[in-house]
Amino acid sequence: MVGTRKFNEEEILSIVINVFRDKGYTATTMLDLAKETGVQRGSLYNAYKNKNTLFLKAFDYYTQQFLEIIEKDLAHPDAKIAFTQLFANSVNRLMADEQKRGCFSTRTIMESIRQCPDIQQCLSVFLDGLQEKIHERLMKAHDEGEFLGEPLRYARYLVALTRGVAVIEQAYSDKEHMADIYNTAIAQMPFRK
Amino acid sequence: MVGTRKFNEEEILSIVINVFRDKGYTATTMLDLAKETGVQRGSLYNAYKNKNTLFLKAFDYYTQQFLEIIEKDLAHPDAKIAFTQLFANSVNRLMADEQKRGCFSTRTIMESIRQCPDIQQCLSVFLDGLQEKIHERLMKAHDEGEFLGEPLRYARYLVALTRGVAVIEQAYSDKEHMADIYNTAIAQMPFRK
DNA sequence: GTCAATTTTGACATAATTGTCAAAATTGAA
DNA sequence: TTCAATTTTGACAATTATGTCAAAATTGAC
Repeated sequence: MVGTRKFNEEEILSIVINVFRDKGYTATTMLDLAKETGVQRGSLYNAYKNKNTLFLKAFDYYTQQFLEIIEKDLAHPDAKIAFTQLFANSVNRLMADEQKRGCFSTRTIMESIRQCPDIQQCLSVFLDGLQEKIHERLMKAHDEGEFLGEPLRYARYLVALTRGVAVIEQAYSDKEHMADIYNTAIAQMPFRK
Repeated sequence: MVGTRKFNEEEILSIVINVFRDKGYTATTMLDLAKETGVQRGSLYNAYKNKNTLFLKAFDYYTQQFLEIIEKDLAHPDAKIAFTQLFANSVNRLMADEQKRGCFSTRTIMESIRQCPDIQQCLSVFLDGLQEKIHERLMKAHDEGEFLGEPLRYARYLVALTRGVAVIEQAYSDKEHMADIYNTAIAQMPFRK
């Protein structure tokens, strides 16, 4: 390959994700992305065609990383501990961002650009992926007799709850408040006593 | 008063709310608002100073109407039925909008413009108001022995859950999916058997 | 070292949004 | 009916964003 790209793609995508998380899809301009990444606007257009395509690439990258993390969080052999861990880590990740940019997927879903089927598509991949990871873990627990509820219904319910906590984070950014919500939820769930 | 306003304020605010719900705060332009309301752009600037002030006025109006509705939904004397009703109505209201504009407050929270303390402020009023209505109903139920959980913790939890369902609605716009989440939640709650 | 493919760069025209302002129109009150 | 306060209207300048393009720079392969 001659005329090779100067920038490192993964590095750029990580920065791009944070800019979109910060300002939202619509409010983010190619100029913002150029400034933050250090890649000139023209180069971004050349490499990614336009904002929409760049966003899709960045979001796919985000989904992939996110699902890997979820899987690790849920890996604990004790189901109740696995979910407790997932939620605690989830809260910690949200709080770790000093700029309080919030949950990228939830932000994008709510901004949701109904005119963009390709964005809807990548959001579905994200949510279905999350639900599937949770569903798998609940089925395993169910098979082992550790969990007594219906795995699919609870997977849906928990996906919704995590989205709700992401909303609460943006409104209050209060760690205890979020932890309290998850504790209330966990305490109710039909784990084997 | 001489030189009286031609337009009806409540009518305009209702339309304004729907435009903001549709496009989000940032993406909505004064031109959009002028087109939809039929009030000229210059008149809107004259009457409301700018987009921010107009938004705040519209959101306050929305909050007021919303809280009145919640109170009615929760009025049923049987607590479990009251909440079942609240959730069912909540789903129906979201689905009633053929344009799928989504939950106005949740959309605004996630767009959340951290640079705008006045918008954060009106969002707090909204969420605190919602939590308080739920809290009051749960305390009543608790006092009557119908509800065995801690009212405040459950109020927080339910506010989060409703926000989560609002996110799910934008992603899937599937009535059964939403109903299923609420049913799973209700079934777990510590109402008296 | 040369070449050719590719990326980078800066400039450009187009389009959209903002906030302001002065002139015109409206209307309640005297 | 007149008047003065207020709103409405359309136009304006300033700012910002978009997408495109041609020239310059870069670099892997030969």
